[in-house]
Amino acid sequence: MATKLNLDKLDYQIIQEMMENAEISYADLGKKFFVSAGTIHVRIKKLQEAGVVKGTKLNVDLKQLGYDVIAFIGVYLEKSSLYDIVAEELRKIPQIVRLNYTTGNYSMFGEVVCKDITELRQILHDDLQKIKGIERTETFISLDESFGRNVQVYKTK
Amino acid sequence: MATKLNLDKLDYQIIQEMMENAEISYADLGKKFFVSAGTIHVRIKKLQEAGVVKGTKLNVDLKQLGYDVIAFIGVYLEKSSLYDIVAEELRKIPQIVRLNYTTGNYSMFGEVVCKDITELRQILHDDLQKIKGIERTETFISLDESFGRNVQVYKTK
DNA sequence: ATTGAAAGAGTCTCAGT
DNA sequence: ACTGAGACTCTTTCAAT
Repeated sequence: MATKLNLDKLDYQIIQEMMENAEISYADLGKKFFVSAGTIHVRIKKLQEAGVVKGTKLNVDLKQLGYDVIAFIGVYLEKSSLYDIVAEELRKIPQIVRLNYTTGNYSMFGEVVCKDITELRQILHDDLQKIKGIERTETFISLDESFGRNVQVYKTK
Repeated sequence: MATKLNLDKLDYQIIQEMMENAEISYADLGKKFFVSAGTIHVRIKKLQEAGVVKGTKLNVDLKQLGYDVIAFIGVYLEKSSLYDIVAEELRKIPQIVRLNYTTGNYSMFGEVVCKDITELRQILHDDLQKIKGIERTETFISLDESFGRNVQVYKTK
């Protein structure tokens, strides 16, 4: 953990804006928030050094790239102490893009992105069955994403 | 849907690289893949026009911004025809950052990002209880994220 | 801390291949 | 389609406030 954070309104405004659109220029950000491009630069540098801003990611259309199936998988473990071992095995399956250790029904909860249902079935039947320590899994296939958005760190209105 | 896609190795390489790090310069991308910066520029422009590349997003450290609690919520609906109405109500809760319509146990599946457990409890007890059409919900609090990564559109090795 | 201006680096265009 | 060079824009630094 870096030095203590002390973010002001402008910092939050910059983060909020760039979470949606990281390509915006410092000049345009400055115009929007009534400061100079130099000030924006200093703020972003500060946020990067503090580790609040970790980088930028490309936002791609998975459907157009041929990834038609998104599913969530709830995993029941035989013993919760097996978490780390099973997590390492699940990491080897590249279609699993996210894995969380959770409270509640499931010991762990994953998200899978696949080309098609055939690929999903292969993961569920072939790959997951081979992993020792998994008692069973439950799968929820996403039929539609209602919305996906960012956290609100600054309220616009 | 735009005109038919015909992506080659270079396109996939660029996407793979920029999904992790969208800040990399065209010159550096060119060096990495043995083409000129101009070629990279043309490819990225093509990908943007096709809609495959939708933009770039800031990657932030939610913990450092004070968002300590991530949870997943499975929603049981009284009738699945209520999906759209309930989705609109859930959209009004800004801490719900994602909502999917799913097969399986739950009708819909959401992800919540909160400052703390108190805020999560308010959402579960106050906000969700008010929404008509929700039979009940199940919550899975993330104790730890094992990994989070991008889809593999191009295999490096 | 913020600014404005200058230097440096990156993007974008285009003629040539 | 790719390249290299020039024009243009954006980032980065810095002296002044």
